[in-house]
Amino acid sequence: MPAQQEKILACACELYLEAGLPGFSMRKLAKNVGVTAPALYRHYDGKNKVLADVVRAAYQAYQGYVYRALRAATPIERFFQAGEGYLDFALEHPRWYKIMFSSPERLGMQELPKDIEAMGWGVHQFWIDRVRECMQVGILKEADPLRTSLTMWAHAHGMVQLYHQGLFPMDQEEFRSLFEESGARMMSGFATDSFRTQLEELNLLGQTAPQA
Amino acid sequence: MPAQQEKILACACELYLEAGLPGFSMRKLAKNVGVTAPALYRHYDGKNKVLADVVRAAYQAYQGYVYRALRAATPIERFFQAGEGYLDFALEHPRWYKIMFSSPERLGMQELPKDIEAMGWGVHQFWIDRVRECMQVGILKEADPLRTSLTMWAHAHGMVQLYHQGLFPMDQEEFRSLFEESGARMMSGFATDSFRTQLEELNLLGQTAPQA
DNA sequence: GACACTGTGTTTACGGTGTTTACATGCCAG
DNA sequence: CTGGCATGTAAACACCGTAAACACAGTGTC
Repeated sequence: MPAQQEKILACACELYLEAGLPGFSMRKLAKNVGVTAPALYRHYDGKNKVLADVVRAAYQAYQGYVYRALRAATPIERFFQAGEGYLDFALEHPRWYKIMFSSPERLGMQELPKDIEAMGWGVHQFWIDRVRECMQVGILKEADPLRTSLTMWAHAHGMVQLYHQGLFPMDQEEFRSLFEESGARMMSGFATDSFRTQLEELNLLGQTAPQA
Repeated sequence: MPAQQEKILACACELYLEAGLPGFSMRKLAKNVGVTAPALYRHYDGKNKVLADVVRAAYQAYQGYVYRALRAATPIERFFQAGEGYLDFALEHPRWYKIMFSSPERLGMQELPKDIEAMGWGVHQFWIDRVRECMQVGILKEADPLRTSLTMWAHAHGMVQLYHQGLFPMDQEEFRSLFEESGARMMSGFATDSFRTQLEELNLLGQTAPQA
């Protein structure tokens, strides 16, 4: 990747992270780079292509938060550390999280580039692997890891989306514990009996919480 | 609500539904209404206010799909019919679904109007009620209905979002059965033993599905 | 050295956007 | 009839993405 293109991309990421998608324009980007807008077109074939590279950078940032969990020793540690990394990423970089899971329409494209689509599937594949190894060591009940991890991912993604939209009137710390508790509640259906007992001992299932 | 404002809103909904958020402009809206753009400002204080009313209309459409479930006789029927209505709405009107759960930033606002926020909480409250009455008749285990329904809602919302983003390479029918199966899997953790047996008999839990 | 080519920038321009201002028109109450 | 009000218009401003034409510096070749 040529140096000037890299510089443009770096400025583009910075601009997107501080101004969001509606505040992202080629003219502002050009000013940040130190050139005029049409010059950007020497290096990028339009705004969409710049944004596509910002999405790729978002996936890279995501991977930095989640893949470090692979250094843990056991499947269950890898699973929980990855979950923590997922939540950290979603809370510390909401704009990066949002652009990763933006529909093509929102980015002004008809279809996502194939390699970005593949990155989305990669996120899923990672969780399939975590779930599979948890099944192998008897923490989760034997089942289809693909479908089980999909259920878990959808839950986590939905929680984050609803929080980002402002539907939970609470601060980050409260949401964090809500997220963990909700995840544990959901997982109690997939967990083996012995692991479910562990979850209950962590007081994460909230079986005796007050009525709303 | 004055007649002309109503006409503008109707055209705005139509325009949004067929062109999406990026294709929605005050000038196009004005042309559809049969007027020039500045005339819209006599009735609406800017694009944001129009969009806010489109969001309100989206919530109304949502309610039409989900509230009819309240006519069913038993809590369990109300729960499942509401779930079906939720999915129908999400699949038949993806743009309405998307704008309901768009972050304020995407709509060009800093904060959502209070009444729209309240509509979001209303969606949650509806599910709290469904879950509570299922607990009362012994279909779901006794627990905090607020938190239990939140877990369920987040799961449903996450599934829909990931599907809308194109992360599931499948058609609507396949997704529909995936959604139901995933919901049943998640609910198996909240269900009483007798109800879980029912779910298993419906072959919804996919315990013996193939590996990925 | 002269030349052409290539890479990279610029200026200018076109059509689109949200929105404001100033002006016109029609209608209705006093 | 007339003033005021509701409602439209045209013109303008400041942005936006992007295309076309032009400028210039570096490089390789004859």
